[in-house]
Amino acid sequence: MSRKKTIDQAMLFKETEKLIMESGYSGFHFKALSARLGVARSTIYNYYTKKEELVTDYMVHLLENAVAQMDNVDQEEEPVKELIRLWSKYANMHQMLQIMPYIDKKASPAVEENTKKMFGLFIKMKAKIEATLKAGQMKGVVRDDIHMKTIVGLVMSTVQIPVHHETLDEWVNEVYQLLMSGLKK
Amino acid sequence: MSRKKTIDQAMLFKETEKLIMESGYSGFHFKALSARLGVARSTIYNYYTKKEELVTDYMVHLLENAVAQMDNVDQEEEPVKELIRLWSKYANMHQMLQIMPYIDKKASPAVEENTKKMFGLFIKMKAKIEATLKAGQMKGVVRDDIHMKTIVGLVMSTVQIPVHHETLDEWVNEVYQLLMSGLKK
Amino acid sequence: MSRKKTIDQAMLFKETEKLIMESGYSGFHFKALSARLGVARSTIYNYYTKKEELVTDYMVHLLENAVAQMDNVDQEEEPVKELIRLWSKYANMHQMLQIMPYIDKKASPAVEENTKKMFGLFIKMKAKIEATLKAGQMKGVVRDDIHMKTIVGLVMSTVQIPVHHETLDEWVNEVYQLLMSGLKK
Amino acid sequence: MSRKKTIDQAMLFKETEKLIMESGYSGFHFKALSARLGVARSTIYNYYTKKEELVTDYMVHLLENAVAQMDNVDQEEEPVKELIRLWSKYANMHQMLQIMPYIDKKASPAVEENTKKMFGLFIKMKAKIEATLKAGQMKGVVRDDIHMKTIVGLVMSTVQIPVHHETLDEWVNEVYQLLMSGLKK
DNA sequence: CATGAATGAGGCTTCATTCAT
DNA sequence: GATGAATGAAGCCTCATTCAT
Repeated sequence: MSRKKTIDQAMLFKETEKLIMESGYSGFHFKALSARLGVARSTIYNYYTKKEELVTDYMVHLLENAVAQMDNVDQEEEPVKELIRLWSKYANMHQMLQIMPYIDKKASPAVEENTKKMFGLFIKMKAKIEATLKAGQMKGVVRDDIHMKTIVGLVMSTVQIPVHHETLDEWVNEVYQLLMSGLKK
Repeated sequence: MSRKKTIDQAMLFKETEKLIMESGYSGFHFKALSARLGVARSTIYNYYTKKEELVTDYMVHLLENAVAQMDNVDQEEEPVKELIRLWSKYANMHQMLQIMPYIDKKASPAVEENTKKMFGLFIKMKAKIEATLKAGQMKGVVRDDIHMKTIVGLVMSTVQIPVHHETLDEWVNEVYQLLMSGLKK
Repeated sequence: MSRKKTIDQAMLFKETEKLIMESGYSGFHFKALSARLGVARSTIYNYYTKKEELVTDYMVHLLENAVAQMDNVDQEEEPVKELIRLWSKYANMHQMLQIMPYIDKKASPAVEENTKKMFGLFIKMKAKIEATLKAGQMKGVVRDDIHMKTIVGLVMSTVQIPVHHETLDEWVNEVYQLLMSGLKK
Repeated sequence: MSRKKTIDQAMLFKETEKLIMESGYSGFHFKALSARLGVARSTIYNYYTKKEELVTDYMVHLLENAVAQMDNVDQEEEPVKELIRLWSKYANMHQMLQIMPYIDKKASPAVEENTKKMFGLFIKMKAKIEATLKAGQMKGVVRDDIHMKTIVGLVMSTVQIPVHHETLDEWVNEVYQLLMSGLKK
């Protein structure tokens, strides 16, 4: 009744994420990954023949989820707040995106395609954020005297704010307030 | 006496920064570095025997400069704005700091010491930012109903906002306004 | 399942010994070793990740065998003679021990442990020789007017005497006689 | 009145010997040597353009001295004892000779010549020892029922016996006695 | 499919040696 | 002569990847 020495994509993705989060892209090897999965290194090659493929596949998957969720933001009462909440939930995604520049996009056609997909998804995501903010401007809730790109930039950068709060909701509330009314007293 | 030097520390630092900015820490090798400097790989070893030493030396240098400049922030009329300006100027520093986790701190005693120094400088820097914001609270210009850490976090995260402006000053102005009065109309 | 092994530890040990005997420790590289084994250099790293580990592993193995054999010396009629025979059989071991000072003991924990083991085995071996000689003294066959350490030293140094004899037995006989009754006519 | 940053051959030889004794041949570098001499590494190249030349020059020098001293052994009352004493005095020489196999004899013509010289001197030395022992046989003091080579071998191997004695003379006496009358009671 | 075995490519470092001043 | 600077050769090691079973 030996434990199945087999792996599925869910596990692959989970461990990929964990490994990259902990060790960065340079610390992400099939060696380390296989160790965590408890399989032989070569086994992973039955699923992915390029480590870039695995990574980019995972990232596409991540982005797709995020974009899907953002589609529902506008149904909420305070869309911007909801955006912040969602965004923070995908803090790992943000980190993952930072490793993009170091991935060899030419590694394989699949990687190239994934890269394009990601680029598209990222654009979509930004557009979504922008749309939400624009809607805010229409309703007169968001200022329009500042370049939209700057506003989007600030909103997106909030993901970096460390969480020293009891709950994520608390963090969201504080950041939202700060973001909306500014530092000024 | 001896032959003329073809490289010096200033060049080393400059190319180190450029290389890391372009290729990240995993793309930072003495091989690549020497190619850019137009010297043999082993030549660099006459200056630094560990790549970690070069990198951390550079980072210490960077942080020291930044901290030194921050000391003058309070003499300005709008210290927070000045902070933003300064902070943005050191956007590269911010990126450099992100590679810290991937540096082998035990590589050599010199590296260990540099790491400690950097940690100290970073603390100092955060303290400086906090002090500036606290002074703002005293003067009644900065709100005090939000955790200081969150405020500091937001200020520090602005470094990530991309610059799509004509001049840096424009960027600073926009970000400053946005930061101070918030998104709300 | 997997490919057939082309090398095993026995081969590794054999070639390690030969290489060190012929080229000394400074001539012992995985490069040279792999050439002799007819495999790629990196292949050896699948067995030993540090050359020090391979060498010390081999030396421990050698010493263990030698010590084990010495345990039976006393059952022989002329234990001292048997000692000489055995000792000479391990002439390579003697040479191997001479490289000890040049091995980086801190190369890895495994190396450190091996070093300790070897030290212990060496002590044991010396003690064994001493015990055999002491037994000789008890039986009145070995003189006791000279420091034991000097006697042990002389016995151990015989390993250096070159063999210009037809057979090893001849060598053993001559050396034994010489050792026992001295140069004097 | 700055200290002359100059070196002479005596210093070169002295430090060469010390360095090899402490670190073996693999630990003998011009880098380490120059550090000990307090000069630049390249300075040594004004004296010796090949490290093998320096080492073999030193060894020739050492052997020449030893051989010269052995020439006087026969004038002593107990020539064999004198031989032991002398031999022990040149324990370092013995160690130096052991590194011979690892020296690249083809490094330069000078090295090749030195190697030949050393070989000749070594032969001479062995012959000297043999002659002394033969003279002993003539006088009926040294046995002649054992191959001369074995006897010479034993005498030469005594250099390995560690010195745990108060004085060198004590060591010489013990070893001499042991050597002459053997282990037997 | 899973795997152990083998390997090449690439990065790290040290050191002997040469060169220009 | 003495020296600092530059360099190539050589050794160390890790990891992605391929292959045979």
